[in-house]
Amino acid sequence: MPGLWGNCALIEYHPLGPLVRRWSAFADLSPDDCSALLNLPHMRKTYPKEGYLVREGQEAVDCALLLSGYAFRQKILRDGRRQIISIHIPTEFVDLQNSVIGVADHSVQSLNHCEAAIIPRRALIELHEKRPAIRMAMWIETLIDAAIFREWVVNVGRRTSKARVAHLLCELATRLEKIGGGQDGEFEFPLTQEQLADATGMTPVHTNRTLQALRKAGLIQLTGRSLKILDWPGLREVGDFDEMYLHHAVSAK
Amino acid sequence: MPGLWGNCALIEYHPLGPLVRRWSAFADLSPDDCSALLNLPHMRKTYPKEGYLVREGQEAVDCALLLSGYAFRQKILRDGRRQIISIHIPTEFVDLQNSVIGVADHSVQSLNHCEAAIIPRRALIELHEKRPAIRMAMWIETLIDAAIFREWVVNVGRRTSKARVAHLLCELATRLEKIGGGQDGEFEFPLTQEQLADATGMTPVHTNRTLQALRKAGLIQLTGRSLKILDWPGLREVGDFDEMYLHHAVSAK
DNA sequence: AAAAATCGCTAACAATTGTTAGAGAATCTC
DNA sequence: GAGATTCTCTAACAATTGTTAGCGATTTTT
Repeated sequence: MPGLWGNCALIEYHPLGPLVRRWSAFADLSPDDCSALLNLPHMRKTYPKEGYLVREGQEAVDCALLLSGYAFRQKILRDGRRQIISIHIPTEFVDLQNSVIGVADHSVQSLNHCEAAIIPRRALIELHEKRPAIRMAMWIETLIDAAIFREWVVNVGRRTSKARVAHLLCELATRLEKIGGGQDGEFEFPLTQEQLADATGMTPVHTNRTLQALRKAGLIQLTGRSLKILDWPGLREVGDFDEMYLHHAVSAK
Repeated sequence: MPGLWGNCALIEYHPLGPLVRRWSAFADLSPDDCSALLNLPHMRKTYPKEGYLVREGQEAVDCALLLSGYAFRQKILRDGRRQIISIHIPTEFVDLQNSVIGVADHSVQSLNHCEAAIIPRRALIELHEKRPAIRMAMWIETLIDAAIFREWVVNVGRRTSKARVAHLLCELATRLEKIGGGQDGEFEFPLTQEQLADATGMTPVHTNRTLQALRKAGLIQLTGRSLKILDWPGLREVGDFDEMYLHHAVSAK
């Protein structure tokens, strides 16, 4: 739909275009808001696999918006074990939170080779202060992040191993679908089984067993680094998945 | 320190006084901001044990600030099991998040008999729009909530049963200490073992076993509805507790 | 293209955690 | 204060999940 974003004619080709599109769904951005977003100073940066987008203990001076590739948020225990807390996909800010709280209490790393737009923290704070609609979009973005964290507490706390894995796959696929990732229900899935284990609070061996079970049940196809959901209703059922918490329909308009 | 909050002379006796005190630590509230907070329209409401402060699926028309007693946030699975996602203590908002997203994706219930100030959603949104310092305080409050959710993902996902329980006790005691709850390291602790189990992702039986172990190790005293931490360094150690994530020193001043 | 490293997978066994059931203690209600 | 209810605690047993180790397969590096 050309023209939908007023004078933001270049939105299709602008690296921050996806952000504008995403936030337009949350709040009623004026043409001015749109250009303010598109004019945000930023630097493109690429990260190798496992590169740090945010490092625990580090002060946040800028903020990363994922343009391509996936990233994950993690905390490390004193004994070296880790828990992955969320997975991030393109068009998402990876650390809006830290830009305010200041020093990061956890790390964010790239999952595969990825690219991000690095935006100075000050520029974002300025938009937050001066532009109510953008502020609202940031607020909603943050609240949705929190809703996802809550659902993850439930996932690792109370679901069976099969349900945990199924739920994670449902969530990721649903979010990817929203941004138009993948085709014919087939998505890039760069998590190793070890990472999937750290995200679901299980061991790699048990994660493998669980994946086998989901495959045997004809629910998924997971080969190489790509995932295809063969039986959506079945996977939803097994994973106790109800996408309400993703608040995909939320808007402050 | 009388006079610290400018013309908010009645802060000591005002039901919203604790909120002003709490948020003063987050942002530089002007005397005007303080009185705007104290003048928020509100209704005091008491809840019996297990009363609903927020009900899943319900649209948020107002917002509860806990004045006394504890509350907990929970989600129920389709098979009836539940996960408790956080515990709330006096001076905390129980659902700032829902006031924006609109419809609640989970419930909040009182843990014991408790009292709350019910504030119309509109009044809060107005303050959010017009008062930058208050807006900042709300933002920080929300981000700290999210940081706690993240830590809970780690807790139920990757810690051993002893560590899970120890961590939860450390967190609660630390937060209570901050607001001056309890005396001589002894706190009101109204969670049943079943609720503690639902908060740590374990069964009630195993929760009991775990508590016995913590007692035998001389770390805690838990009788009736009161908790005393006998060995702080020990409990921290067992619970892998590092209070950084509570961001008790954060401020936007 | 060969070598090295990582990753997926399996098996046997061990440890942790869950299940079911019931008795005693504490608390609440009338 | 007696009765009812809820809560704590224990035990025996079952199920799930973790551990260790190793072999192919795949991918990456040189």
